[in-house]
Amino acid sequence: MSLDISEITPYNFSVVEKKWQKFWREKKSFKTCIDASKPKCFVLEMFMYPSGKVHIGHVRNYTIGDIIARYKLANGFAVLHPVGWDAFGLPAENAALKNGRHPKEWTYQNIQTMKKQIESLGFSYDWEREFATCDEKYYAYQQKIFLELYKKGLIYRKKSEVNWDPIDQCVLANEQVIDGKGWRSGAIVEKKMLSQWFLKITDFADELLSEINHLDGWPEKVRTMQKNWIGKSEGCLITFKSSIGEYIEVFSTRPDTIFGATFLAISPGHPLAQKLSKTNSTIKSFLESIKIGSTSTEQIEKQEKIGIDTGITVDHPFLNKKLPVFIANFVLMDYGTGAIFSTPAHDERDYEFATKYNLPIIQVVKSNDNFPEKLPYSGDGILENSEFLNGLSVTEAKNKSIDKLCEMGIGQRKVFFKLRDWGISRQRYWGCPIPIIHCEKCGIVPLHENNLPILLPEDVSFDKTGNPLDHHPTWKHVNCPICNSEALRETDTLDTFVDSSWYFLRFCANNPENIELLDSKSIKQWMPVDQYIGGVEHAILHLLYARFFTKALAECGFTNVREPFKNLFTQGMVCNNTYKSKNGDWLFPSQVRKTEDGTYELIDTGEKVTVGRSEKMSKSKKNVVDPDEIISTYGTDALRLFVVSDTPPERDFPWSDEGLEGSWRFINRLWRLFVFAQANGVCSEKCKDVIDYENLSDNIQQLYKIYHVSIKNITLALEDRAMNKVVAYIRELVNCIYMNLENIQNNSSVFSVIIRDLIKMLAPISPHISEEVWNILGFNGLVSENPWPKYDEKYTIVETINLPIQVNGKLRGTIDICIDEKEENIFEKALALQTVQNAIANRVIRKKVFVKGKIINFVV
RNA sequence: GCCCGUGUGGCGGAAUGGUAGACGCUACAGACUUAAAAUCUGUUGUCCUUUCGGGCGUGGGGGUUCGAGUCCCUCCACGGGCACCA
Repeated sequence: MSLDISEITPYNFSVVEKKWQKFWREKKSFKTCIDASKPKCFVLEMFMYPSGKVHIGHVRNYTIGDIIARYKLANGFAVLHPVGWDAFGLPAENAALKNGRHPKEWTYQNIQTMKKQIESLGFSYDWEREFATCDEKYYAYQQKIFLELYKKGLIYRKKSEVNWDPIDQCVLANEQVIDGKGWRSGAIVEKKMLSQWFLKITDFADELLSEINHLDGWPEKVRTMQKNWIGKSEGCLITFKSSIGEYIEVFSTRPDTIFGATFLAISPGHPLAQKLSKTNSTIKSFLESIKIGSTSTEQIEKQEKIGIDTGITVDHPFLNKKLPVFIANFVLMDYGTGAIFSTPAHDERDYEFATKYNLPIIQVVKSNDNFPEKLPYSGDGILENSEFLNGLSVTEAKNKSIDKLCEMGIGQRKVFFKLRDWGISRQRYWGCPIPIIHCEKCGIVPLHENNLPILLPEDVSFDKTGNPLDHHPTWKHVNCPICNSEALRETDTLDTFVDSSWYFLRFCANNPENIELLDSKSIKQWMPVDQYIGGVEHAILHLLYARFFTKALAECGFTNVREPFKNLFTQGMVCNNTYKSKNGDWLFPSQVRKTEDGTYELIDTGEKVTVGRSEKMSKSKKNVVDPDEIISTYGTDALRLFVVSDTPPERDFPWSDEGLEGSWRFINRLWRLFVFAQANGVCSEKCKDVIDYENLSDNIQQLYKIYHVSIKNITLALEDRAMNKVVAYIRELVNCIYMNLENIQNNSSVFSVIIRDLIKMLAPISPHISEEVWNILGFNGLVSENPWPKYDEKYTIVETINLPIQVNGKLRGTIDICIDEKEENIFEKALALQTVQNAIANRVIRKKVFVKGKIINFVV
């Protein structure tokens, strides 16, 4: 039977894709398999904020996750691959303000829309475990967790200076302030004193830091970022006695340089500075002058170093010498003790300050090489001018100086962290209520577990600024559970990052109806997450909080894991070209066309258009594409294939309409191949795994070997998560089959085996077409339920190769040889090449290099 | 300033120290077609050469090696993170 492959009816993706999505949904094909005899694999993509519509970035993120989940399933793992919604948060309230819709309604409506979109992408989720963090059941349990953490002393309330976002009217955590601006609103953050709830993340600073070293399944970049954020520094607290009798405590990581100290500097916020300003008008006006213009963090950083001599001196601990005390603007109050001793010779900031105020600079560390150092010098070296420290290395001197200071009773070893406790209060409605009562008599009263949940009132109004919970007429008025007198509910809600700090534990619950949401047996079965996938923008915020929360919950006995994510994969952003009109407005790519001379113009008017660089797709830059539109034009399979083609998944992905069309063409090329195969007798019954290899024709033998090599390459690439290579190898195999169509169509058993495994390997990426042809060709069950193909190493061994021949390291030709051919024969053949002879040009061969199966090189 | 990361055709990117450019996009050509589209088959780093073949090529410079995109030193460019953290 023969069939012209070009005549085959085009693939009707929209019917096929809908058909299988319906089938998977109705048959619950991807319900989690709770089989203890199988190795488990928890595949999780960072869950979605229901902002309204799915964008291409989501598609890429979830496609990568889905490929891994489906691949693991085919490899015999019990896979947990859940889906959910990070549903509390400000945008819901902003939408409420803007168009008068209730945040709850807005959120659940968005979830519904986006769920439909997600389903149209054919992901292998266990939908039975789906939940949203704004579901009453979820946040009720979160309140229980809050109370447990409170009991454990991991939550406390403190009045402190906080980051206040004037647009969102809300407090932000340090992690949520980026370049002095709110991470969401972009408003310049102000400082404000407020009573706030804090989580004691600093209790875990050491563990959070040291465990990073064991997270070898994480990108190095993210590990470094977390280390820097935690910012551990080891050093010494030193007490100096001042001329007015008071003691000043400073922190230093370089106590070895104490003999080079020439002054002390204290922060303008230091208690001593504050005290002096009350009696000394010069100091007072100095402190006032530096306050001006110091509202934003950015400005502070660029400020010139200035200070004022207090007239006070302190005694040097080892020398009979007085050091002046300055108030200096570059000393921060909220790090260390707010006071430092300054060694200008070995610290850049001290050097700058000392130069400006003509303070002495004494070098006490000499670098190991003999070049004179350019000061300030902060590198390693040998101590000098330092009495008992002379001749020691920096490390030795650090220890010895600290020991000595301790002995004298004025020193103390000390570790400081940059990491601050996590402020979790938010003055907003759409979040998890904090289960606390404020009573005038009894103070802070945590609710009893039996009084949970505290549900959000639905009848709220957003017409006043500030927190709607606070203006609600009745909600906050309660009686104190202890003394029964009138009391007030806490009206702050929890930061949404709390919601996302334990959702993965909730996904573990094998019985989601169970009130005991943190079921330790289920958690033990599934945690940690074997593969977590998400954007690198969460490197610090979410990933650090989630690590901390997991540890805190373990501490409270909820779980047995201390690290939530074993392997982390951070995918790149989807980027697209940007276009701007003459007057600087962004333009949609659809408004622009390329002209013959390679420039771009507006389709409507022909006006010239500036092409910007490729940037992350965003609505504001108008360089977005709509997944729904693409799915209806090219199909989900083509889209899924495209977003993992060409570019390694960890890198930014350049969108191109041509590339997408190429993927669509490939899906059709596959379809034609499958239909052709069916017409030529390919079917389930013809698949025999024992092939009479020796009696195959040369062409078929070659194809059969390529097929084994393909399985090997594709499998290894998938293990490496190099989806772009997976696609390349699949295309290579398909190209080879196409080239051998005439030969292979007469051998339906080999053809069947190759087609069967091609479908299996395609299935994780483009599952719909795979499922369809699997069904058409009569294979058993679903392709996703079938095991991953295996390759036989013996067919991947190369027997004959095209051996490159070099002369002096330059390629001069190749010879076809059998891999086991004798060395002397190979040399003979190589030397017989005219090109090799020309290159040797009668010179003497000084050396012959032969690497079996690799190369020959003649050195002349 | 400090710490990471990345530099390969017109573009996205392949390449255990061993034939640089797999696979794709773009472009061009041929076949099919009345024609176009689609499809199938080629070509596509660059320069010299009718051919055979040869020169130059992985950001720049140096080094190790029979042999370097890959290893070492150094410089440059771009991207990201942190940034008076004592």
